[in-house]
Amino acid sequence: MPVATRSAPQARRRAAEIIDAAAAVFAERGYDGAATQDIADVLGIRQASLYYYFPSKEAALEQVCLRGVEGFVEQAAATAAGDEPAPEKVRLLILGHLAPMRDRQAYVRVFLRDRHRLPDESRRRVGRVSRRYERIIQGVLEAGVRAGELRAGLDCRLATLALLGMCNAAVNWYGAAPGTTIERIADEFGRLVLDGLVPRATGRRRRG
Amino acid sequence: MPVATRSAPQARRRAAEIIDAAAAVFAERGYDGAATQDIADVLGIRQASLYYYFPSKEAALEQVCLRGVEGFVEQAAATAAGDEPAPEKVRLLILGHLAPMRDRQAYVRVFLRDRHRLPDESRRRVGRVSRRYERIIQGVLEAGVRAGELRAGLDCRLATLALLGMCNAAVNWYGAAPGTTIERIADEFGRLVLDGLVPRATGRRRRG
DNA sequence: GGCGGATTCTATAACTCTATAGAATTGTGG
DNA sequence: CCACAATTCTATAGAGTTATAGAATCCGCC
Repeated sequence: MPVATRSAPQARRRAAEIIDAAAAVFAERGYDGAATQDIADVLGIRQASLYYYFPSKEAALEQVCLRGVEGFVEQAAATAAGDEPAPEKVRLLILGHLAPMRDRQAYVRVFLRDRHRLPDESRRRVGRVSRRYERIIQGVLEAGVRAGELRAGLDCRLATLALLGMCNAAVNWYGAAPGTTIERIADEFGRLVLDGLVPRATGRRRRG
Repeated sequence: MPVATRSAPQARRRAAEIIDAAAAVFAERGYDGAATQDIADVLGIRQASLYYYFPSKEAALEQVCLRGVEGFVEQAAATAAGDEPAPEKVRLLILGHLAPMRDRQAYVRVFLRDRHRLPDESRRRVGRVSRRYERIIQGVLEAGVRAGELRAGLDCRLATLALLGMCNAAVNWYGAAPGTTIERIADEFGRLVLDGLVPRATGRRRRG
């Protein structure tokens, strides 16, 4: 029977503020380049006070990274399980991958850049999640090729890596060019990857 | 008239070894995560001895980053100035971008990951070089669209960022999958970006 | 209005890291 | 074989960082 002063929801909100600040600072300076002092400065509290919320800087990184990967696998699995044609699935995968960069850019950025600095066990854990995510995407491509909906002879492994690299890079410049929404980027990336740069023959024979 | 003990070429070779070691360590641990001690360990010398070769850790980063950008602009400019059709130019740009990842992977990786940690002046300098590089690539795409060799309505800015993101990501996994040569990757990436994932109509009408 | 847990603070130990000073060593050309 | 510059070493100053200990403050609730 806690005679709690602040309500549990308020406490959770405060904890989220702390991790938000950590994510912002890690995203800006990189995990190793950031000092816990920098996080405290953002929050206007003392450096030592942070340790009420996490037991170590590494633990803070872990929390940030966990929110950074959150949802990717679920979203991709749902898309893969759908019954749309493969090209549409690819469009959905791209949008699903880019959306978190709008909603929690700092978290995703830290995950992509600094997950290697995680302590061994959690690094292996997020490694497994990442690999699962990649396999889902690759699976969509492979099924598409088998169904004749995607180009025969495609190297699905390299295509998966290309797709992810293309999308992940957006975390570095999204927000810099205002007016470029995630939907717009997803749409353009989808056309790029599906249709290619070379014009399609529009009815008769193919270009030379 | 120096009564030099080691010859000038030998001295230059040694200096290159030092920077090689710095590049390798920075690539492995990240600039902020790496200690000068780690570089010394690779070389089998004492940490303080490094300061005979560079005046500060930042200066070492600068040397590494300079070799990391080296050649990109020149290669791209030469390709852009050629008289091949735009699709072929895109293939050449991709290959030209990937090749340094084979020949000096550590340098390129450090440049891509840690150039933000450079002191202000040199950061702005490499920033200008990067922007020039991007403009050259974007220029090739724009010219291709104007010539009707690339799809009309293409967002050349986003396509440039997509292309670079896709290629840059390779620095993170190239070498992990043995047997995947740079030429192979460049070829596959070229096909992906030019032809797209969706099969081309082979003679008659387009697929539904 | 004051009890008691939640939250933040002060102070500092312990460690790590960069960089400098100056001594020691190395190895080649004369 | 030795003089002397090039190279590496020892030793350490000095700054910055993480994390702990324990005191102080805050604030909803009885």
